Amino acid sequence: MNIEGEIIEGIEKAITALFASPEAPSVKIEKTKSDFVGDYTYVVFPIVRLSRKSPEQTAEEIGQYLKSNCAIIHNFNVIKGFLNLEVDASVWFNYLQLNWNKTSFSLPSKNEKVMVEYSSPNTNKPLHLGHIRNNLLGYSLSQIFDNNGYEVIKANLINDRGIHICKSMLAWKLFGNNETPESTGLKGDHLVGRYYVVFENKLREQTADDIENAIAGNFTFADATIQKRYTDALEKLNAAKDEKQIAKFSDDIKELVRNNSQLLLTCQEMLRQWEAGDKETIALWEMMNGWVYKGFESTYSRLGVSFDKYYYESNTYKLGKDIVQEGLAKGVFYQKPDNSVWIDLTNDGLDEKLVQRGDGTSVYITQDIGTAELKYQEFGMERSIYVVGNEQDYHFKVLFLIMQKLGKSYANGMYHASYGMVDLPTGKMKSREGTVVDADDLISEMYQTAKDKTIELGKSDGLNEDELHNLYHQLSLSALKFFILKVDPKKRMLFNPEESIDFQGDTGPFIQYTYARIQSILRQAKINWQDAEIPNNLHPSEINTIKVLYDFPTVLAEASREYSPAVICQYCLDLARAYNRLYNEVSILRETDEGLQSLRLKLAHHTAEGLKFGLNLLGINVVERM
RNA sequence: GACCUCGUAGCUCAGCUGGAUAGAGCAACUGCCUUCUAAGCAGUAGGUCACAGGUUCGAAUCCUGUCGGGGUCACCA
Repeated sequence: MNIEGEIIEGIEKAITALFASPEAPSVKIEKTKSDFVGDYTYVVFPIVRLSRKSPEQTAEEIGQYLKSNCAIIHNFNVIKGFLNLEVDASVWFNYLQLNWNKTSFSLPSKNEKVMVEYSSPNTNKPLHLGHIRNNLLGYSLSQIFDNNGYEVIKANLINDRGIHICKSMLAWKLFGNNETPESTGLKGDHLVGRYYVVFENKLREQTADDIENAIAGNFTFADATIQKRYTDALEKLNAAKDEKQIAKFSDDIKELVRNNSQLLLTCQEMLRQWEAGDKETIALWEMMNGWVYKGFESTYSRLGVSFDKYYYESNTYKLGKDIVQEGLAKGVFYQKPDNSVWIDLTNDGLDEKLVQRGDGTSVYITQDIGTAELKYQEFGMERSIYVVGNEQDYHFKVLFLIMQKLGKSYANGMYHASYGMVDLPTGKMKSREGTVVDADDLISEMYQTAKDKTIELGKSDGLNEDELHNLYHQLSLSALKFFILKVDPKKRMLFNPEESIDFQGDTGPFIQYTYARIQSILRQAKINWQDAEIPNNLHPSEINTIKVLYDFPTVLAEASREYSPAVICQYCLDLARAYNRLYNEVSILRETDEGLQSLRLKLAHHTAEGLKFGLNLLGINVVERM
């Protein structure tokens, strides 16, 4: 049994024995705050009505009972209603003796499969900082679940079709002069992204006058239904009272003009040709997507993320339709006169939601319904995690509810690991406005910063070129990954491109440094510490470090329960800080007592393995020297 | 307009399943390298936990309201 469990049991016995309580209150203990003496604290206020004594008296009596009856409790003190318990130092010593050589903190197998879907890029532009957060979260969560004893399948659903890809394709066809990654020296995803921007710019140029006229009321659409929508919007615009409304209806009109411009109509025609399997269009699509995949692979590889299974929307987008039929038969869905299919979720506090268009084609959610089924049929996993931004909270709420209503056995295992956007000081990143931080650029900049810092600190001496490259690479990724993963995924976070990401303080390099410094000591150790008998007298900073290490499995479980790599980040910082204090307070190699030195080396080794394991959960590698 | 979310030190973030005097890092200032890697350690300073009520022995944490930021309410994905 673990320490907490033993103490809780002791307290429960104490309450029964001392206060003859018929009801057994659920006992919770917490770690003692560092300002007070003790390891664990029990707050007695909730049980004073059972003891019918003052909080101090109650705590005192329980403390006495534990001291005499609970072997691991060495001492206690009472402050107001707080009973602070001191665990006998031998408990920590024994833990170290048993565990100093373990390299894994993984939890036992749970015999459950978990699929983690993440990344899920569009193939019309390169990855940016927002995708980096997604990729790092997805990869880290996979690692966390893996080490919590789950069998993990990392999946990537590639959004390889749709109007946005046609935009890049059309712009390339019209204005591309047959440019290729080879001819331009550009990464494929960047080249394709460039044409997406070209498309948007051309569209803006070509529609600017029409939009202006349309908003002024001087415009006519050829199509009668569009014209009707235009006049309606115009009417609303002219009746609008506040600025917000004016902006909204102006935007509506702007969208109407854009969507009916020559360029966009051509683009939509291209999408139809794609869906009809037009050879030339498909060939262009395959060629450009090929460029993009090559670019993505390079970015994924630099970032150190990987996948076990790729799904392509071009293969799955029709899949949901069978289930739509199934849902219609079950009466979960209903059909409107125009043949479109809907689900009514108003009883669940949501809206009516379209699941299939009147013309029988699928929408976004149709595809997700189908893909969910496909994934389950293929892998039969108990849990399916979607790492997707919080702007899609509503979408997933609806999706999961639909799967439940369809009676899918796997519906309860579906979870949306929702995360916040990455903001710039100027606000949200917007591709259309060019205010994005490009993933490849950022990784390169980080590499350069790592190099500069290393040289500045004079730490590049004695390493050859390969070692230096590896060092800069691992350092820069560690700084970047830790910077992103240490903040609670659910919260939006801020990135300031003007300030380089820190390498000091609460950072990845700080933890890598702690690891490297331990390795240096272990390399220099001259005595046979591994087999040595070690003494049982521990320094407070040693006890503290052991206590942190002891907590690792609890923290690991919490990280999966909360779907939060940030929990691991905080833990790694705690562990590194605890050891660094020890490092400054006691000597290791200069300790003349061999037993004591062996003890410290074992503890240092255990700490290093803990740090390595923790960083690994974050997708960060350690370096042996830095 | 409806719904969801966030608001903690100058800045970036922890803490939020109610517990003691609200914690780190960065930036500022002070110490510690003839001794294990100073990307480190120790310390000083910096807070009406957005605001107002409520529940409680006890609220940054739970509830209600207000203000402020963001998001979603597409036959886009």
